[in-house]
Amino acid sequence: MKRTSLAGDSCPVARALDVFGDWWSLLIIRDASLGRRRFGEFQASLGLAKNILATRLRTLVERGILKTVPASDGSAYQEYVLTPKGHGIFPILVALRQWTEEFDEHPDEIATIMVDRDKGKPVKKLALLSQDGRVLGAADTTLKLRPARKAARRVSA
Amino acid sequence: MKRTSLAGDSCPVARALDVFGDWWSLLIIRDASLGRRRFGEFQASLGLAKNILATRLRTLVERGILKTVPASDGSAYQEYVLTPKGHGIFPILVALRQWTEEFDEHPDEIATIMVDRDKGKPVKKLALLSQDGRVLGAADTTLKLRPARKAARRVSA
DNA sequence: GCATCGGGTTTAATATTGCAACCACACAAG
DNA sequence: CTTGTGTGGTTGCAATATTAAACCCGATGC
Repeated sequence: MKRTSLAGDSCPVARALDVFGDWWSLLIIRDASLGRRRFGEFQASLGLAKNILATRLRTLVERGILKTVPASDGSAYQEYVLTPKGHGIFPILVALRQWTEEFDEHPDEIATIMVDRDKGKPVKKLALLSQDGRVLGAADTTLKLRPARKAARRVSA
Repeated sequence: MKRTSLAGDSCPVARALDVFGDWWSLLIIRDASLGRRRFGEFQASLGLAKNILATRLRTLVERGILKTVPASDGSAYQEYVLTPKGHGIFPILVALRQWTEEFDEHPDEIATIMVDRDKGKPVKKLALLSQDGRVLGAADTTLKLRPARKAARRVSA
């Protein structure tokens, strides 16, 4: 079955999904961005099998999303923290959150809202802006071929 | 294996992933937002097995992301188009795209850039703003419990 | 009416997930 | 120093999902 890899795809969406598009990775990253760092914390929070957590953490480290730091509090164990590349995923988490807030069938089951830490007020919706500041919807955008210096493998959009 | 469902989770990120967080759904949605509508178009573009495409399309329809429209051009076949709920996923696709643009190891393999349809200029990066217009990073936000009218099932973040 | 195409379903092989049991090490107590 | 316990995994096996390939069937096409 071989879980067809998207790594060589030329579509940036596919490339991102290839890195953390599986069932658990984004949840691990979410937890990490909430400050969880220890194997046990992730396991307790997510309720996933330990072997799966172990492999997910390993591949996220390999891919530069997480890094292990040798200690933190006294004990000589290691912890997992986000790299800059991992922190860069934050907008994606926000986008997912906001989609649920807007479209979920049972919004009453959503436990938390994201607020501005200073003021404690809800954040605004992510908006896509053009260079001159207009708000863009999907229909207002197009894809253009990159000036491209090297060939890319697959040519889907 | 049973692919533990996240449907009852109280975290909005998990709830979103429960709907379209599997290996193919987001790519199908991406294709749909690029205007692909026919089974064969998706299959050719994604190169996935037809049975999987069939089940994915079916569940995406069930979940209100896609709907089938009876025709379009002459033939009496059906097509798949995004619902408003499906169009709402667009910012997530943009976020994924921008993450790859910023952090991918081989940016030269990225084929396309997203531009403003009017001016043809690249769009700006998605920004998270506070009510008073400041740009917020992950560290500038917190989660707050919702005023909550009904209980939610699990209490992870 | 015969072939072909689009749009799937069925089948069998293979890979991944999940659970539970097991293991190794660190640290603490006796 | 020997036992005990918690953390952080690894290993095996059964359950399930993915995949490719073969098959199906109603619409077109000719």
